[in-house]
Amino acid sequence: MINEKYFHLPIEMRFTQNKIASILRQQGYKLTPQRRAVLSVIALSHDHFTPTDIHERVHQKYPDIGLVTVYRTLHILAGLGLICEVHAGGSCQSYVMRRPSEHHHHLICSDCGTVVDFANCDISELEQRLSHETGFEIESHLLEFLGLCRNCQKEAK
Amino acid sequence: MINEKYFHLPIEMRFTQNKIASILRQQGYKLTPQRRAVLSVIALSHDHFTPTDIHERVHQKYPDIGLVTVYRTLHILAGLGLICEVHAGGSCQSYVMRRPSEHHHHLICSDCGTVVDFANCDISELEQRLSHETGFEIESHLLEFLGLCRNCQKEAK
DNA sequence: CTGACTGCAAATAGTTTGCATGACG
DNA sequence: CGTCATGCAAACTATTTGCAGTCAG
Repeated sequence: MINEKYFHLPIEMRFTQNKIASILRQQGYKLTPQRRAVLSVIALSHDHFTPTDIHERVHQKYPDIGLVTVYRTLHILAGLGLICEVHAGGSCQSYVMRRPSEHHHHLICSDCGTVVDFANCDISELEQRLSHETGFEIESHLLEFLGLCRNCQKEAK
Repeated sequence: MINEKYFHLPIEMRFTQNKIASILRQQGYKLTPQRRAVLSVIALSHDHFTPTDIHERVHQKYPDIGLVTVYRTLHILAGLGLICEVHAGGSCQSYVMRRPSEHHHHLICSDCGTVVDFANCDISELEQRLSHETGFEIESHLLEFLGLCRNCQKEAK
């Protein structure tokens, strides 16, 4: 089930391509070859990507796919909460695969783009303090870390 | 003048229009009426704004200003660290005035857009834990809270 | 079969650049 | 006065929409 170890996610802790496919079908969406192609690229990647990124990668295996279809597929997936946005990495229109857990955040390599999730951010104390001090009724938060992953540290040396 | 009703930040904790003006001049930028107009709008606002927002507001007082000039002015200000980006509020090209403190984050009203800064986010413990567990060399982080400010809570009822 | 999906083209939105004119310091 | 800034127009990039043909279920 949902992880106790929050990092170095084993594959089974992410949505598989098949899992996503069945969710799509459940929701009444059709499973076209184009959508399959997009899914396979997304499900296998560990970094974040823009619509154009996806399109380029898919295009290699499936030359006829249109960028528009990629946009539409990403909208559907985002709407179902199967992928989510990344901000800190530069472009604000990047997405990553979402882990099947509820609340989580991202740790992003500023060099290679790899994204690692983590769950127990534990900032409720801060949240309460802020709420008390400002009178805000806090609904949600956005937390991302930016840094160099182990590999990119090595290469930098 | 700036209203204190809604916010808890004392005025002296924000850059004043004059302060920004003198920084600009120090850096070798010229102080044109257009830039003054943009500055006055930004310095008086407590919410976040897109380039278009600024342009519309400035346009009322200074009808001849072009959108392009607003873009260029915002780039300069962002480059000097006098304004900074906001993400959680929707658009990713929104800016807010920056407080003259080093490290800080934002608390954003999802209804009216008001932005309140806070400084002591104190997540170094989390950062260390993440760094240890993932091997990342963490460089920076992005933290924003989204919620309803006191006024918008009242109006909602 | 039939409604949903695709791809194209065109529309829309957001942002940047080139260049002649104008104005700050 | 020289240089930098402005405003216009146009170029670019990113994203959305309309529509006719196509295909998954």
